[in-house]
Amino acid sequence: MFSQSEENYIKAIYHLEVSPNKGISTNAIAEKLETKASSVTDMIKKLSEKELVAYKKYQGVKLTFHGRKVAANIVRKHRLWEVFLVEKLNFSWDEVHDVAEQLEHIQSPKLINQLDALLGFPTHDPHGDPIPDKDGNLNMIDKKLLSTLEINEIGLCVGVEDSSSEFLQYLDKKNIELGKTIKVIEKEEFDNSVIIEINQKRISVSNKIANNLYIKTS
Amino acid sequence: MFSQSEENYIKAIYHLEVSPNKGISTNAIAEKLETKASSVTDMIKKLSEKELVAYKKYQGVKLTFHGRKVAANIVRKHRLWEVFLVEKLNFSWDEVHDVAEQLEHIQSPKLINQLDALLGFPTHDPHGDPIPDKDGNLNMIDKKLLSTLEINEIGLCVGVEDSSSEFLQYLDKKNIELGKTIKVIEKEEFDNSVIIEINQKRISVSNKIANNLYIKTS
DNA sequence: AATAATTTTTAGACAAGTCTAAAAAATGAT
DNA sequence: ATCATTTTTTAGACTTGTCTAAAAATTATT
Ligand SMILES: [Mn+2]
Ligand SMILES: [Mn+2]
Ligand SMILES: [Mn+2]
Ligand SMILES: [Mn+2]
Repeated sequence: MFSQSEENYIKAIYHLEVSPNKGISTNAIAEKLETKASSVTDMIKKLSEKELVAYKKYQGVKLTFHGRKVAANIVRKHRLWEVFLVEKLNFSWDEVHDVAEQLEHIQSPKLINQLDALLGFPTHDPHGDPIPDKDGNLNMIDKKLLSTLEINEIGLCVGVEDSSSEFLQYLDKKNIELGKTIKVIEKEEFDNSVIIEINQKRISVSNKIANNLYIKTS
Repeated sequence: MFSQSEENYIKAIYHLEVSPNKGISTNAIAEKLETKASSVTDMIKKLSEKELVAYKKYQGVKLTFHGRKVAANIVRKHRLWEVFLVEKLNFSWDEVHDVAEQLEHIQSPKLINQLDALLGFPTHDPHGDPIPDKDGNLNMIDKKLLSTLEINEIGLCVGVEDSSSEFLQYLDKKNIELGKTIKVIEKEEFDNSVIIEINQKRISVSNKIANNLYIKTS
């Protein structure tokens, strides 16, 4: 249907569209895909030709309805594969992304439907990100960054903003896992670090951590 | 490591090398990959450059030791994925090949090792073909085509020569499955069809079937 | 051994995807 | 409003993998 490159571009644009706002800039796409702006312009023209994006010179780019469906399906596959790798093949959450980046391009509706069933129709991937359904709908849960919580607020770890190996391994080392309960004990004005209670212990986490960990307050 | 195209060529040559015999002809590769002879010549030069094949103009091509290892690993991945699709995702044996053709190109040694473990270290794929181990060794079982059996010989269905959907679905319809016992009752000289006993019933199978079904006689 | 048929290679072209360098447009600062 | 900076697009080139048509080499036939 679409080439691997085309799919990667579509997905990048999808992830850059936080709300149905302005067009996405050529540079933003280039940065996300670690490519050059000129290459992005070239590809955008092709995607526009195929009506996956709406594009007017110098005005950035937006996904069409169809483009958004295509993107959601790629994201669906990516996240289902990540769940598979963790649940069935004993990968840890910091190892799955690169492999999923390849697996997301496999074309077989039956494969992905059966995988979904094998995994028990999961709603979120190992990093807490929602898995789009067959129609591309995803149910966002209401979560906030740890850094935005008030003192004494209690919540559940439900996701990460940064999915880099380094960050995930750091969380592992600190025994911070999705599903665990966190309470904010103290917020340090000086460096914006936060003292939290988790695993019946009090630990201090830097602002960088607090800015990349999502909490669901009930 | 290698491109998808390069991998497909290497695998095709591997499959065409029945015994360590003559070099494989350009035309044979072209036919197997449904491409043109000129394209094959081009690619062969690249593979030769990378020392995956030994090539002398007009003399055909042979895998090097290294090339054979690379090929066996691709075949290993292909067959393990086929087992996965059948055992874990409820695919039937006639549906797996095309998806495996894509999955075989995923690069991740951990993925394939864990998959192997999840499946219980299978030795054969759903069509009865042996799965190479990590070093590329495969244990061939001693099997013969049904058409070569004598009257009253008894054996186990262990593989198919032709893996086309059409043939596999035909076997399904006739209730012929790998693992079942077959006895040759009669061989018809006229059209080379064979009357066999399977599932406690006697049925006649055409020469075309008998030439594509492998039997292991104990 | 000479000629005919077949196979293989070469030459030249094309599409996809990428890059660098330069031109054009948009944005920001005085 | 003018000039400077940044962003985006264009122009031209390169790589990979493919193709068609023609040339060269091999193999088969008389
Ligand atoms: Mn991911
Ligand atoms: Mn990808
Ligand atoms: Mn197969
Ligand atoms: Mn393949």
